[in-house]
This record gives sequence, C-alpha cells and structure tokens, in this order.
Amino acid sequence: MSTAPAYRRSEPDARRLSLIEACARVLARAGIAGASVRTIAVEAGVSPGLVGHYFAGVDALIAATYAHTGARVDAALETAVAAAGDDPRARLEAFVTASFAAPIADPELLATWIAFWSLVRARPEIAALHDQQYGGFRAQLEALLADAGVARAELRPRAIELTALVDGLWLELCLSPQAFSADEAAAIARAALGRITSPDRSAG
Amino acid sequence: MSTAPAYRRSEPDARRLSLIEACARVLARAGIAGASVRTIAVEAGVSPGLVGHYFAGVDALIAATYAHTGARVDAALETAVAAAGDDPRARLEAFVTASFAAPIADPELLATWIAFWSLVRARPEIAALHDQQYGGFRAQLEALLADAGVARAELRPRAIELTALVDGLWLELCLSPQAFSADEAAAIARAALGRITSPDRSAG
DNA sequence: AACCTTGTTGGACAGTCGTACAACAAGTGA
DNA sequence: TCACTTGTTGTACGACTGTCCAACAAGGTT
Repeated sequence: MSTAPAYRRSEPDARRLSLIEACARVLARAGIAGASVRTIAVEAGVSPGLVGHYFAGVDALIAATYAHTGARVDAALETAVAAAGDDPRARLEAFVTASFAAPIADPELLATWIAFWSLVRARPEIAALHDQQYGGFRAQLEALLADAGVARAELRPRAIELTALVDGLWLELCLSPQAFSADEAAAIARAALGRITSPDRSAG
Repeated sequence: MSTAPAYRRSEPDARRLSLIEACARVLARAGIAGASVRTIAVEAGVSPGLVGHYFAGVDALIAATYAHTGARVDAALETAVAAAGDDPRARLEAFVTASFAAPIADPELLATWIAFWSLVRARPEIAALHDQQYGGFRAQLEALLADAGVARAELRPRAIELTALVDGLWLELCLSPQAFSADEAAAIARAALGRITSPDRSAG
C-alpha cells in the first residue's frame, strides 16, 4: 500500500518565488513586526528551516522581496507607458496614472512598500535598494518630462515633485483608505501634472 | 556615613515624558524592530520594569509617543502660521515651508514618523491617531486655501495634494538624504503652492 | 532494483521579547 | 524618629526570535 508523499519538491526558482510572495503577504498583513521566519514559512506552506536553504537569513529574504516588488512596479509602469503610444504628453500621463490603477494600487503592495520604508534607515542594504529604485523613478520621469517639452532647468525639481506627490498619495491611500479614493488620487496627480507641463503664463 | 541615592524620583509627568522621548529616539535610530521595552528603558536611563508602571504596555507607550510627536508638529506649524501675520498667502506659504525647517525637518523626527506609518495597518489605535492627525492637516490646509481665495470646489483636492506632496518630500528627504536637500524640498513645495494658488489662465 | 543527489523536515540552541511581581528605598508627614 | 506611600529596581517566567544541522525522503540516474 502506497502512502501519499510527505512533501512535493519544487523547481528551485519557483520555491524561491513562493517564499518571496509569502513574505510580501506577511509584510502587508502584519507589518515588519510579524515577518518572522516561522510566520513566512507557514504562509508559504513550508517548513521553517527551508528559508535558510534559499536565503542567507531573514534579512536577505526581505531584501529579495523588496527587489522583486520593485521590479513588479517597474514592469507595470513600463507597460502602461508603452501602451500610451508615442505622444509625449500621453506617455507622461500614463506613467503617473498607472500608479493608481491595478496592479500598483493594490493595498497589499502598498502595505508591503511601507514596510520596506520602515527598514531603510536601519538596514544599509535596503537603503541601497531604495536609492536605486527611486533614482530610477526620477530618471524616467525626467526623460518623460523632457520629451513633453519641460524646460531643462525644471526637469529635476519637477521629477522630484511628481515622485513625492505620487508617493504621498499612495501612502495616504494605504494608511487612510476612507480619506479619498484611488480615482480621486489619480485625478489629483493628473491635475498637478497638467499644471506642471502647461507653459507658465503667470510668471513675474 | 551616607551613601549616594541608588536612584532619583521624578515628577510622574516628567518621567512619563522622558520615557516618551526615549521611545522616539529609539524609533528614529533603530526603527520599530529595535523599540523593545529594554532598549527604551536603557535609553531613558531607567529600569525596564518602570515602563509597565507608566504605560499599560509597550504598545501604549508607542501610541503615546505618536500622540506627543504629532502634537509637537502641530504646535510648530501653528507657530509658523501665526508668525506669518495676516496675509492669507503668506500664512499658507508659512505652513508649507515650516515642514522643511526646524524643528519639523529634524531627521530624527522624520524617522520616528515613518516608524509610526509602519504600524498603522497592524494597530487599530495607531490608525485612529493617524486619521485624526492627517484629517487635521487637511482641514487646516483647506481653511488656509479658502482664505487665500482658492475656489470652494478645489479646496478638498488641493489640500489632499499639498499634504501628499509635503509628506512625499519629507519621506524621501529622510530615506535618501543625498537625493536632494531640505531647502530644495521647500522650494519645490513653494513652487507647487504658487501654481495652485495662482489663478489658472491656461484653462480651456 | 540499488543508488545518489539534494530539497525538505523538524527540532535543538542561545538569545530576546513583553509582562508580572516581590523586594527595596526615596521622599513625605507626623 | 518612626511609619507610610509609592516610585523604582531586578528578576523570573513563558513565548517567541534567528540560526543551525542531523535525519529523512523525493525524484532522477545508472
């Protein structure tokens, strides 16, 4: 008589990914305080010891989760920009608007992102990932703004502004969901974008 | 022969405050992960057991620290607005600019604030404090914007936008101090404010 | 069918966590 | 000087943490 297998082997990459996704879910649900090796292992349906087999430690798993989540966001933004066609203004608007639509506006992803922020100060490797991620955001925004005809001297401050605005809206959307909706946030960001890209006729 | 006292008694309020301030310093330095009863007690120069004497638990101490920090920020903003005189535009600008000057631009306070954000999702009592704090920010901004002549229908979205922008700049100023300076952030916020309060002549 | 690699398990280990509490002592009033 | 209140200490407790590792077994090879 044959018994059912006690466990199933997975492709190493698939198992690695499932641990990363479990880590993201735990971070979203319970924050950084709840992200222990055991909690994550249970979430992934796996023995605690397996985490050590795929990652040097729990810190490395969390860092990998940040990198994976960041790449997911980058891909979603890139897709949205590409789908907007060739018009520079439309591409810029698509970049900003996509931040408030699926899959980026997902509350679970937002909460995970905030958990990463809380680690930046204490963990140098997370700080490095953060710098890289946000440097990328600003660089891409600068390029899109340049294509849309924004003056060269304005590129840097406007890119910083838009990144900060989107982040701030994102943050409050996650922390106080009843304060305003994702649609309202998107409309606010688009309005700010309109004011930035329209030639300033009230100078002086 | 008399020996030196083993400890000094403090006024209950003073001791309570010193624990709150120690908690804020620990949160800024080590994040939420490092904010244990023992760490905070050492920071305050006090025995671990004393925390339980003044607060129901470590969660209550952290919540009290959030309330205290929020009140500190409110007071600083109120002072800045009052010092700006009677001109509505100047008062509005003072509110926004004060966020990037002492004592609010303090990296320690920023880091503490981020630690609170990371707790909002998991701790209902922290979420309630957050809603109250940010509801207050937006309400005050709406009042200042109204005084400055912003159209009634625009008050809500513009207040949300300014709050988000300031928060986003604040956040990045803390997480990537080398990306831009506090002065640059203040200039960016003022420029956005100018675009918001100036009559829009490019409509249509 | 015997074998080998290695993904996977489950528990041991030292350390830290939050909480509770008995004992001590500082300061006050009598 | 004595008693009394209570701020303060230090520690014990069980539950949890991250890391480590010997043992097991799944899946492929020979």
